[in-house]
Amino acid sequence: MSSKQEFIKKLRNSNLRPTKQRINICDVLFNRDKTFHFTINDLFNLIKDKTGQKVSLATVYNTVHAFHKKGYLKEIPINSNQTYFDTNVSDHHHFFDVKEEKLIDLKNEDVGPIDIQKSIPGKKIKSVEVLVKLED
Amino acid sequence: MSSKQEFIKKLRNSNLRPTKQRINICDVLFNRDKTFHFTINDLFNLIKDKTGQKVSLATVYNTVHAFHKKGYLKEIPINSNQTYFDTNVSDHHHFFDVKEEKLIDLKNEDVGPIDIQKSIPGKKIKSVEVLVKLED
DNA sequence: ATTCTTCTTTAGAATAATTATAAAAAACTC
DNA sequence: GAGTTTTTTATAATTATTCTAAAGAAGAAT
Ligand SMILES: [Mn+2]
Ligand SMILES: [Mn+2]
Ligand SMILES: [Zn+2]
Ligand SMILES: [Zn+2]
Repeated sequence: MSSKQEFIKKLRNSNLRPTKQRINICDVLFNRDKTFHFTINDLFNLIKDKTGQKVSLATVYNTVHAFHKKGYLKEIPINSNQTYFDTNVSDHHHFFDVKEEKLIDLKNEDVGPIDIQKSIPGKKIKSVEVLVKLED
Repeated sequence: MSSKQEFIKKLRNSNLRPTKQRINICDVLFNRDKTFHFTINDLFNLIKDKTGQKVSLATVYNTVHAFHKKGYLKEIPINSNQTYFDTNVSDHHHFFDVKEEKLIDLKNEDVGPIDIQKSIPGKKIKSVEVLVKLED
């Protein structure tokens, strides 16, 4: 089955109508081998470049948020004025190349288990994420 | 020597003229026992509350950036629309209480050494920071 | 297929955080 | 004090993001 059909199925299963805009966005986001880290603006421009079709900026925002809510995208906190998203939704760590402003995935085995020795009463740990900043 | 005199000295040493606005900001930021995590807006409001004197928002931004540049404040990357700053400029980790939107310092001993097993050619590690998100 | 309903897209307006501007005020130098 | 440089401030500009409301597309019912 073509990936387009997969996307349509996935969208339908998520109660999201498979519009051509959403399918194009899926194509840019998920038709790739490696994890993709991006800002909304990156994505907005890539859609034009890769599919030749314009999708309005509002729709890019809407779709990214819809996918985020469904758990198909992850938000990454970075010292930056723009929000980064990640197609790798698993719990994982990152390098951040400060000069290039680029995120690189770290495998969990590249970092090893992290043991948090402190706890706050009434709170439990939701996630543990390491950010390793890189310089030249 | 009063802390005010200390602040004046510190500002002079940093080639920053010790204006009453900057001294008030120092007072709010550095006259406290524990690490202080804040947004610009937090700080803006606290200055009014604690010192009874208004400092313009532009000056708060300017001063925070000046202090950041001098290394007296640290910027903390958080999933939020506002930038967080930290009076603890050492390399350290955080809890982030997602509900309260509050940062809590972790001592390095509470996390233990983190061993990064991967490297990127031509790049070296600048910092390693753990962010532990907390939920109820 | 036609109609009806609901969801989606879109351009543009609105909001909110941050940065830039430029004139007045304050701080230093001599 | 006169002259110079830095700082403050109100306000405008910028930027990322969200909101709005109308037009369009998709799905359901007939
Ligand atoms: Mn989101
Ligand atoms: Mn800064
Ligand atoms: Zn990632
Ligand atoms: Zn801290």
